[in-house]
Amino acid sequence: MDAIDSFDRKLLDLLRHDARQTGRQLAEAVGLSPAACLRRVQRLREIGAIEREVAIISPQVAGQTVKLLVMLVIPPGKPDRIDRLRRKFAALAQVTTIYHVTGKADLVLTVECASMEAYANFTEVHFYSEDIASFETIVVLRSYDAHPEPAPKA
Amino acid sequence: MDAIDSFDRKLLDLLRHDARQTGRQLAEAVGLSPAACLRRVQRLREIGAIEREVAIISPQVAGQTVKLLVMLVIPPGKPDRIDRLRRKFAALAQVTTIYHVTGKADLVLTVECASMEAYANFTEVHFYSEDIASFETIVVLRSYDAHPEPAPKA
DNA sequence: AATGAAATTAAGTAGCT
DNA sequence: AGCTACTTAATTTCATT
Repeated sequence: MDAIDSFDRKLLDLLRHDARQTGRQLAEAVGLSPAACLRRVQRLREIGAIEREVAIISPQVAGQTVKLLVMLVIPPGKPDRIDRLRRKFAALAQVTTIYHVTGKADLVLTVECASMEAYANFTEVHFYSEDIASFETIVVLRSYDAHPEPAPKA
Repeated sequence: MDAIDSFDRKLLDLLRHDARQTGRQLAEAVGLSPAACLRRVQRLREIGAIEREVAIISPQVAGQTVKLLVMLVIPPGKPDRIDRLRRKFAALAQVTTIYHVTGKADLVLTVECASMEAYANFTEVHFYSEDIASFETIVVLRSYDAHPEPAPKA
């Protein structure tokens, strides 16, 4: 019912880079009719292979010019402590991604703020609490999205 | 010429979550006519406020089930060394993001592989070279996208 | 079962007030 | 900006393999 064939893979790979392509463009690229392509795309959305389609907003316009990686150490406690924190951080506008990780840190956040001062405020409000044992900030000078080609499966 | 007003901000915020909304839906949400909304969206694309629109593919389907953060230390050398490495990594299918950062590490990569063994291979091929002084791998147990609401600007 | 071609419906675009 | 007409794309139907 939810098998993915090579046409589907091709479509996913195209839409991953540009979700605004028309049925005709997709048809051209994969070698099927426009109708068949769009039928497949719809199915891929239904079965969750395509989770969602989003617009990438320029960080400048979004007013978030400073990006940081924050490694958080959470003090030992109830097992759901990390999940509670995760939910708390997910609700903050400045937090763009949350990684639950192994190693010295427990959570790694990517944070975007309007300025370093805004980030300083952010840390004071959110990291100086009983829930956070320690944190380390890594300033991102530049970030790049990688755009993988058809994927030479490792 | 490229001023962003509050209607534009609202549109960006809507499309950031779901880029497949129709003019009518946008109109309903922001309080303008469908045509006006789409005109604005088109302009936002032209001025680069909307960088692009992409489909988010389920990691399972993409066949990349293991996610890692890699902190790379680059030996001192020509100033363009980091940029050369950045470009090299950007071309790899397993690398999804590249951060050029301050601190102990110089580059932080997010890497996605089909398995841990695949990642082991990946490190052998790409990190055991003269260009990499050392690296540290952080295994991501779970990752979450944060979905900021209208943004309580910090 | 899924495709392609044609017909229908809906969306996006352009012109005018 | 809004409204309306025009154009293009998406969706559905249907005959075909």
